[in-house]
Amino acid sequence: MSDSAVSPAPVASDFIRDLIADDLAAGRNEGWVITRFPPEPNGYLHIGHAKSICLNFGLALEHGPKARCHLRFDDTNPTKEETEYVDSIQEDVRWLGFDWGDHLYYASDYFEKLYGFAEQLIEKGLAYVDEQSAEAIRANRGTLTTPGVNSPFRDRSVEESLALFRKMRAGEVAEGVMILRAKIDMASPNMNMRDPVLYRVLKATHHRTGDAWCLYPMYDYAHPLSDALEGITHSLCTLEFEHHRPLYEWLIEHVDGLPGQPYQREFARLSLTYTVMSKRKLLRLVKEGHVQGWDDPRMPTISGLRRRGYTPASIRHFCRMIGLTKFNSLTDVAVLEHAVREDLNANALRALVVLKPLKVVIENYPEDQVEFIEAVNNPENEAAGTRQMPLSREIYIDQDDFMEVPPSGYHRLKPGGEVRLRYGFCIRCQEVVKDASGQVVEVRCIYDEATRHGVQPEGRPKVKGIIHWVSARHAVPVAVRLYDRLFTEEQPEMAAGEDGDFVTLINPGSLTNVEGAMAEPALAEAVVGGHYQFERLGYFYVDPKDSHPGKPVFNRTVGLKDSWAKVVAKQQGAKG
RNA sequence: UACUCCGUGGUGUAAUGGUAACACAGCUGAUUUUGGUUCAGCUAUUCAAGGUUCGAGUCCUUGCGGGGUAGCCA
Repeated sequence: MSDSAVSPAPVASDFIRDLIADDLAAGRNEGWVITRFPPEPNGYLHIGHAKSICLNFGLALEHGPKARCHLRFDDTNPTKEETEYVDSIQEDVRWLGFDWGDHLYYASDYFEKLYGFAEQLIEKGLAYVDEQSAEAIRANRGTLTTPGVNSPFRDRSVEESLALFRKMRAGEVAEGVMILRAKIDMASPNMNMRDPVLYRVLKATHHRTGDAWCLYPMYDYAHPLSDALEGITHSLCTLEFEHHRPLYEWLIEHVDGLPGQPYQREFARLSLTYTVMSKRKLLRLVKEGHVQGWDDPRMPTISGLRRRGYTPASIRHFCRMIGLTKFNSLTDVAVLEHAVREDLNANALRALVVLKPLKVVIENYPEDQVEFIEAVNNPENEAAGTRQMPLSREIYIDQDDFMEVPPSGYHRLKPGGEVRLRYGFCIRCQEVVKDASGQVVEVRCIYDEATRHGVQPEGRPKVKGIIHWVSARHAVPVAVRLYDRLFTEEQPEMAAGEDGDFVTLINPGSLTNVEGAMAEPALAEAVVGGHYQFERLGYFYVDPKDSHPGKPVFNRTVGLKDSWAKVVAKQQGAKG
């Protein structure tokens, strides 16, 4: 369907693209544009990462052939990283439709080179081994309003630092006893320039290098140098790294022998209404069982959106719609929903499914008769063709489509009222059958032969309501899950406040398991990964994990726009 | 009460010194065998005050508001 690779559709410009255009115009980097997407493999990717992925890989596509985008795992902290995450990240980037070709890298591939650069800095008198405790370092760093104090080890000799640094590498130094720091300026107004830590000792097993190292570079040190080693021209990251830029530039300037001269620019990360985006919070939702995993369809993770039924094209389109700036914005999730509706409206096959069945007996329809009715597979795409749907004397309609005492403006079935069965004829309600408790259990109707196959006899008043249905005898039971927003508040973190807890704001109705839904027979053969529009209900996706042959489970991706629901809500609001 | 980045409709973006545009959301109405889709229409003197200029959303100054920063995380 729409899962094909990215088309080189024109992208509106933004401050990053303008910058790159300037670089190209000035003949910098010999006309090359080389970007990278550098996740730490410590969690699953989310829609915010998709923004960065679309930017970095998009740039490479836009500037080909002298352009490319690397996938680099920023794996400099072995205590947090796992192979599981490495795998899922690759799967997600690929699923989004992007390809890094041969350019898959790991910061850990550069550990040896990075170590050499560190010795170089020590030899130049630009780095030193500090033996202060972590507490002392923190205390001596000063505060936002007061300058820091030089370490007593700051002016030790090059030889001494070098010897100590080698001991650190050799595993002769315990964690927390010594670190390597850059010698910059303890009085800098920028905290990151107050002799930042470059290396620390970590006696941990790394997911790739195992126990080969016990000395690990910090992000601030490894990132710019990794960029330079790969020949990255444009290092694009989010706003919280703004203050790291001077350090990035300091390293690029002071380390000799770098093959490239990258520069860093920052853009605002994505925030979406009614969800949380930080890895820490998403991890908590998973760990505490508020959701059923990283790929729970309510999660804003790529894997969650995929399982919800979002398409790669819709996510790419969304990323194009939201733009790129340095403004800390909050994007309405309705934009995301619009993107997927647009895609699915054009591409999803239609089907008739009754969520909460109410039996309707068509009294003047012969007992044993079955007829087949032609239904359009996709009104937006004639090539999708048509199908035959069985119709018989007893059918199911949705409980929402019948009301004994309807509000004004209600177009659906009511006592004495008439509706058209989608693709079929009109039926009129003759009688309502109730059980002992007064619950409506069956509706008895008669059909009008003159309206068969959509015929609208001249002079006959037009029926406003058209409802979906399935033949009771032919329908197949299917499992359906309806999803709503995960939180009740637009900004859960903010609404919870300083002392509050965002998990208390989880929407109790975020998941509804629908029991007893009945589908038109063709849906028994729905295959995993298929997208459908259940007419009048929304877009649904065949769940890849819980579906079995002949027993599909459908996840609702998003509902259809529902202007009648708005009217009802307004009426109820008016009543108080 | 440090440094730094950012303030354009309800929301997100565009306008690169020259008539404030687009999308989403909302509200009308038309079309429609999905209360869907589609189509048409409606909703802003750009945070404020000064300044530069023939002309400022855009440049300058100040103020106000918001974000970020004191990990041996990334």
